[in-house]
Amino acid sequence: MARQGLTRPDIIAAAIKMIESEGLHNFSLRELASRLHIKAASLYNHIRNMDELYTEVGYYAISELKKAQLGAIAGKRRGEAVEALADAYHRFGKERPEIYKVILSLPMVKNDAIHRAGFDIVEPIMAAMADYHLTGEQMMHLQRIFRSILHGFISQEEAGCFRQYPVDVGDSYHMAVRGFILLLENSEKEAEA
Amino acid sequence: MARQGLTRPDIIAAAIKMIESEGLHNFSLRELASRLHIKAASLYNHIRNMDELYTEVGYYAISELKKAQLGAIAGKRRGEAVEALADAYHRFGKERPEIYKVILSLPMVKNDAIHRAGFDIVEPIMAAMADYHLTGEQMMHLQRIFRSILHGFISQEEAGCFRQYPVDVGDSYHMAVRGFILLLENSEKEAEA
DNA sequence: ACAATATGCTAACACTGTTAGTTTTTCAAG
DNA sequence: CTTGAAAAACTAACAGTGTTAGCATATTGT
Repeated sequence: MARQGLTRPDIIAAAIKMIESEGLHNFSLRELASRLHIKAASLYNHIRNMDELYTEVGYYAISELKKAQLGAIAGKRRGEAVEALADAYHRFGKERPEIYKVILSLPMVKNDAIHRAGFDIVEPIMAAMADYHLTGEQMMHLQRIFRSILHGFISQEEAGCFRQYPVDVGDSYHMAVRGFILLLENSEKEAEA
Repeated sequence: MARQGLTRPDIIAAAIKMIESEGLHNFSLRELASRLHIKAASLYNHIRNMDELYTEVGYYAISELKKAQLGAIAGKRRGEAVEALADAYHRFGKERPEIYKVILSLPMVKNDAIHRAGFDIVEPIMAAMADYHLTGEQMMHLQRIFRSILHGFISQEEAGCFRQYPVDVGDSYHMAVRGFILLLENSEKEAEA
């Protein structure tokens, strides 16, 4: 068969495309190979296994999310920056739900590189909080809390857990973010006291 | 083969046991059948398919979680009740992580009964907030926010996302809960104004 | 006692990820 | 140029998955 010279990045790009269009649930190596006009076994010339491929897709997803967040907070400070970051995060989760899910399934595989990638998630959050006068310890806690709110909200919204009541989901989200800003201001006072 | 007269509840109970001991990831119908001294195909005399079995396990998990939460807030009021509920939720997620995961994967399957079960999750939260003077609309928003914090925190902790910094994860959790209580008190003031 | 129902079986299908071993193409070095 | 190594693809197979169809047998109700 006339070979087409596929490379590792080609496979990763195709995997991303397939996951986004067909859903993470319907992803399979055989179908991916078929789309590349290749047999499934041939994929193993470029990737070690499926987990590694997922991990690679996850790196892409994290970098995309980071880019969106940093772009959103550019030139903004304090509450404005925090709200912009939250909005960007929310938009990413809603517009690219399948890719977002890959990030979540990522840390299952214990890996050093993933640990490093974790900082790419934290970095924009730290940047958004930078203009608050907080201790290092406070920032570590608050960063976890903010991530919990963002991720918890989006994953439950995505799963359809918020359809029970007739109040707007976007309003709930903004109320949550404003609540976090309240906590930021409160922590600031505690730090100064 | 001498039949043993298995019933649907038997299968569900065995599935719960297997998921808790072997992990949701390692669950399979063939292994489940083997533990019941039965062939996999025979399971289909009692359940329609695997999704239905997961759903049934999910109902059990939700009722267990609800029981733990209601027990925790019994006789407590306001902030004390909210903290007790959060602790119970956290304990459930840490002590029974596999069963907890089933709850999360539940709403993927669109189903009326699941929609009803959703209220079993909301009920204890509403009860814990009952002594705050809030409008109905506020409670709907705040219940979503509280669930986001609880779920977001536990799922990220479970996934190992909180190992990046040397501050105690339990401290972060309590800070998050106290932050939510702050938002509750703030909302109360807004409602009275 | 007989019919109906419930419980179980075997065999098979269509998938999945993955490995081993083999062929073919490409490309670089002598 | 040719030769040899590396890269990219193949076929065939294995062990596993959920699921269905069709058949056998045991229990239960009439």
